[in-house]
Amino acid sequence: MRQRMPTIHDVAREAGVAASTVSRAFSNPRRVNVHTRQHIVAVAERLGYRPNPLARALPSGRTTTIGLLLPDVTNPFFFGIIRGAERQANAAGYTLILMDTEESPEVETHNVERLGRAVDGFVLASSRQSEADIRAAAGRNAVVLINKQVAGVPSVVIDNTEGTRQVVEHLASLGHRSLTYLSGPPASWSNANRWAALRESAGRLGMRVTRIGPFSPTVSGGAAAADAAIGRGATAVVAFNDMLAIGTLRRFAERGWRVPSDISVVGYDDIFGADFCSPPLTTLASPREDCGRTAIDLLLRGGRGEVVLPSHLVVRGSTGFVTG
Amino acid sequence: MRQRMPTIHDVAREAGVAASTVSRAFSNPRRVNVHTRQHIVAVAERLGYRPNPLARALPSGRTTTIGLLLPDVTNPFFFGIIRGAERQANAAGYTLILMDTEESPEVETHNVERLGRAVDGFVLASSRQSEADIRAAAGRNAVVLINKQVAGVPSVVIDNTEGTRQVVEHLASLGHRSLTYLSGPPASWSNANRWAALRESAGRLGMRVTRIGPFSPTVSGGAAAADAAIGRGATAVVAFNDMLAIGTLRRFAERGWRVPSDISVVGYDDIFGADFCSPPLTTLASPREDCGRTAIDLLLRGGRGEVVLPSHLVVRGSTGFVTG
DNA sequence: TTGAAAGCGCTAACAG
DNA sequence: CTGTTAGCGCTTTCAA
Repeated sequence: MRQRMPTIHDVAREAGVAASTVSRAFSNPRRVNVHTRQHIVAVAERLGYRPNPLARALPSGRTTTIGLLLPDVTNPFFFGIIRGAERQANAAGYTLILMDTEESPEVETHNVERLGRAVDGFVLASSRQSEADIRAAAGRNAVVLINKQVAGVPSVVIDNTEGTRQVVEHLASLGHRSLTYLSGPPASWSNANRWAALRESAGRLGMRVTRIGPFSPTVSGGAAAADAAIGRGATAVVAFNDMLAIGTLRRFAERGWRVPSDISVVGYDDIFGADFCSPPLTTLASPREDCGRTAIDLLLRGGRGEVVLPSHLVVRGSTGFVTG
Repeated sequence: MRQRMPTIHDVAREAGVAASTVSRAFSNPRRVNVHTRQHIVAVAERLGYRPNPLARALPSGRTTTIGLLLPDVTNPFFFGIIRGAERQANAAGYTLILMDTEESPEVETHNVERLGRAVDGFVLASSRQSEADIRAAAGRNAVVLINKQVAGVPSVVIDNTEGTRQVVEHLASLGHRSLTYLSGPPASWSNANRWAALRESAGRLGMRVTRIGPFSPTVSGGAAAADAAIGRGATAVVAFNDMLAIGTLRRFAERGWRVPSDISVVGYDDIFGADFCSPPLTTLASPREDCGRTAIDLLLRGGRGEVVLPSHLVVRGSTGFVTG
């Protein structure tokens, strides 16, 4: 029942001009006489003409579309990134295609290959692909990485080094002498990065650090992590991210451990929920909307650098003085 | 520096066949001799050929792409819907374009018009458009609505009527005789629907109901709602959604009101966080992943009905007996 | 400033 | 089963 959509040719005929002129009137208005243009626009409006984005992209090669790939759309961590990217893309007249790779490197690689010609570029957030695959993708398309660095590929990451130092000093100032890191996905660049930063900062302050895991970076993963942490003797745990940290909070409560009097808990990211869980979570907050915005910006400007965005510690109720 | 991508013509020449045969080998493999096909595929592989989705869509009119529009990507309510839609779309070989309309009817209408030819159909979740605009969109594209009903347009909604009855009966069984509804966005179909269901159920049980608001359906909106609710005399509040409910929880605590002994709080949706806020929230849980899945399914099958998905009450710590 | 014409990469009849 | 031939709707030289 759907009627055929009018094309530039319909508009051209009706307006008494050539199709190419109609084309110009929309894609390059300044190369058309003001009056002709107004006339064309009026006719187009009357006919209900809408440019076909696909037909427009085919000869020009410009799709005005950007692909944003991430490992898990339901992870609150990515909300800010999505929103920042969305806003920046829209502001520049681009459409954002969002794709959930469900933590699978294969799915990610496959989609990057499949969509390569359908987008002007990709933003890969927390990419699970190998460096080789990322380089290959960057050879075919414009690519910007978020929270991962690969030599030669532009990226924007959230600072872990300095932020983690703040975390460790905060714990030290509360009297903690040892801490346990609850690690996240092995393929995660942030996970490796945070652990390295933790070792270094703790080492410098003479604190003992151990690592357990990996755990699924989810609330339910936190239960396993808490169980594993109990009996490790540490007075503080630093979780790979807030999801994991919130999960440990619940499990500690279930098992009768008091946070922070029995054990302190720190997370990363300051996601939705970190401020209203019980107790509210001490965490390293990251400027995620900025992150998404900057990535799109870099992509559209053809930037080449490695941007590092600062994070900052938010102290809430889950950390406290060592007692006993 | 980016090299020209090989096309079917390159593959055809290299394989010694016609371009149309290469085309068939990929889009309609069974209409090509097995050996020719294998040969073509091998050559294509060697050349690194990838079909161009745009070029493919132009003559056929099929884009294998679906647009999912929603008012706020950062609202946890939509996570499940996104994931369900994503999965179902991918399973059917479709790409999902996700678009955040930021609560603006204009942005929504504009994007529907702009992307009309670039997708095979739209899923409009919690659409903020007028019925007229939705009908217009449905005249041009395949459209499925989520959480909104418009005569003649297929939709999938989450049941409020029966679910709300459960909420009211739960409160009644705890001794509550009056409740206050904290309303959400005026343009929201669910908001109207929930309020209507609440009045009816409460009326039947002889409970007093009042409505205040509208409030922004966010955690910060909950603070305003809590302040407004205090002094209303109701022993229970039912919030438009969990975000709002969680916000009231915090505000009540700040003002020294105990939940549930001073006041009971109920939300809608059972979003991420509803189980670990303090106290954990009693809420009407909705099958959101199902919802997203069903909507895509309906769209792809060209279904015409109005699907209603059941919700169910989850009782947690935020509701209790009336005291005093 | 405008028109004519040649594609963009692919699909889809229509022959053979 | 395969090749030939038209386009899909638009952009983009190249002339006029």
